[in-house]
Amino acid sequence: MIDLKLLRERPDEVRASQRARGADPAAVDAVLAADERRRIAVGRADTLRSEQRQLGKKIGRASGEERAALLEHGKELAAQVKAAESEQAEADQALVDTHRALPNLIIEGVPAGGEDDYVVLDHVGTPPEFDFEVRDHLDLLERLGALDMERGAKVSGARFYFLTGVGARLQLALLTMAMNRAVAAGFTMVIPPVLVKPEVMEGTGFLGAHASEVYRLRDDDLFLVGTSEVPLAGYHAGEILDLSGGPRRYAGWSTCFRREAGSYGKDTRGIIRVHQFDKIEMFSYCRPEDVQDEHQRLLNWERDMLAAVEVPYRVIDTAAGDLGASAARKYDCEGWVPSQSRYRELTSTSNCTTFQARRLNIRYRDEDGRNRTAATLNGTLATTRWIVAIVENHQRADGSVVVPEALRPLLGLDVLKPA
RNA sequence: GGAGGAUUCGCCUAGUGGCCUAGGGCGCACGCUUGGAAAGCGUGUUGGGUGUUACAGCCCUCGCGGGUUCGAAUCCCGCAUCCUCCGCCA
Repeated sequence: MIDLKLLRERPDEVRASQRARGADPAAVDAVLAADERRRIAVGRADTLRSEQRQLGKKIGRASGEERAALLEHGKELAAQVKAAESEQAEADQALVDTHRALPNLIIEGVPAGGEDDYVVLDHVGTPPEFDFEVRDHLDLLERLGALDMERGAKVSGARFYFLTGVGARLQLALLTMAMNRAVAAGFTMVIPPVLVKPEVMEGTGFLGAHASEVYRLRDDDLFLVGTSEVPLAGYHAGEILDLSGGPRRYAGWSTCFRREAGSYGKDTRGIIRVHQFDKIEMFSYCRPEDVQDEHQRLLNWERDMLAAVEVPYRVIDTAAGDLGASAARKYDCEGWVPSQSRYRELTSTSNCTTFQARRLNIRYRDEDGRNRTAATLNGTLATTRWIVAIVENHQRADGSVVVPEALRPLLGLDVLKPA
């Protein structure tokens, strides 16, 4: 949720943000109207309750006829209070509904427009030239005995797979390297629950436009997370943090589940787009004034990881219309995929400013002892999809794959060879 | 899955329909005192809403949601969490 005070004071900025996202600027006015209605309702109910309490005191002391008259008045007042409270409750709900529906205010400089309106900020590395026919990751991994899609489909359906042998070992090495780096940078390692309650899923903003992406267990009223961002954001929900020592940083290791509804026919080969994968996710809680610097730091840690696996990549500043509801700005690092001759998303780091924390009621105490809403950010350090870029970029004519230097000690192999 | 118990301001605790519109202790903060400190004394110390230039004021908050009542921490109903016991179980 956007800060209501900001919304009242600078509605034009929020309307402009809505336009940049391709969303309706009138949503702003709906919130303002609901806010006005609520404040009037609260004022009325407060006044009536105050009268009722005064009267209650009198009745306690009164006796005889006076008491009977007061009791009569008390009944009237009770009815009025009840009516005023129900109006207050309705007005509250109406405000919450319109307020929650409004996506985060974008940061100045974020490109306007949709999916294709991103701005490329940087290119790192050069796509490799091959003097042989390039194999795609599925071909390579199957030859290596690293991936079994057919049995994945047999056991669980389309977009499921088994990582086997060196495939499983490669993923473990990759995620371990990511986690080791995170821990070295001061992150607290976390293995979170991957089933969460509705209020946590809702609080992180995933039940809005992307609700159909989320697996839901109706019998138990739980959701499977699509990223450990969800439990890591919920981790400090309702708390008041001490951020005087700088940002609180967590690195989550978890399996992620996505329904991939509406992506029929896209990326059906291999493990680029799957229902279940593993990920190391950075999550940071910080003061709002530090949030843009922190976003750059998360981006830099992602870039360090990409450098370590020796994959060429570019960095894009995602356009407003392609941001999630919670994000105010998002940078993606896209790795080169030789078989497709294009860049594909490998990391994504979002600055959620205070939007997510306000929904989840995460605060911190500032220097003056005031409780203020914290800011949250998240970013990817490694995922199963990275295996695609690693094996394709490091393949050789015979179908073997050279293991990037940094992964060798963790994997215990220099080259992956077909069986 | 079943039975019982618990949930009050950071911690401990008082509390059985109107002197609780929540008291006390610990801790913490500030002040007085002191050469300095301890002790002592005094003041403050949940979170939120509304309101104000800022205060003040007012309202809500005793795990959560309903109900009874002029009035609920207190009575009634439902739920959650934790603990104990029984059953089942990788």
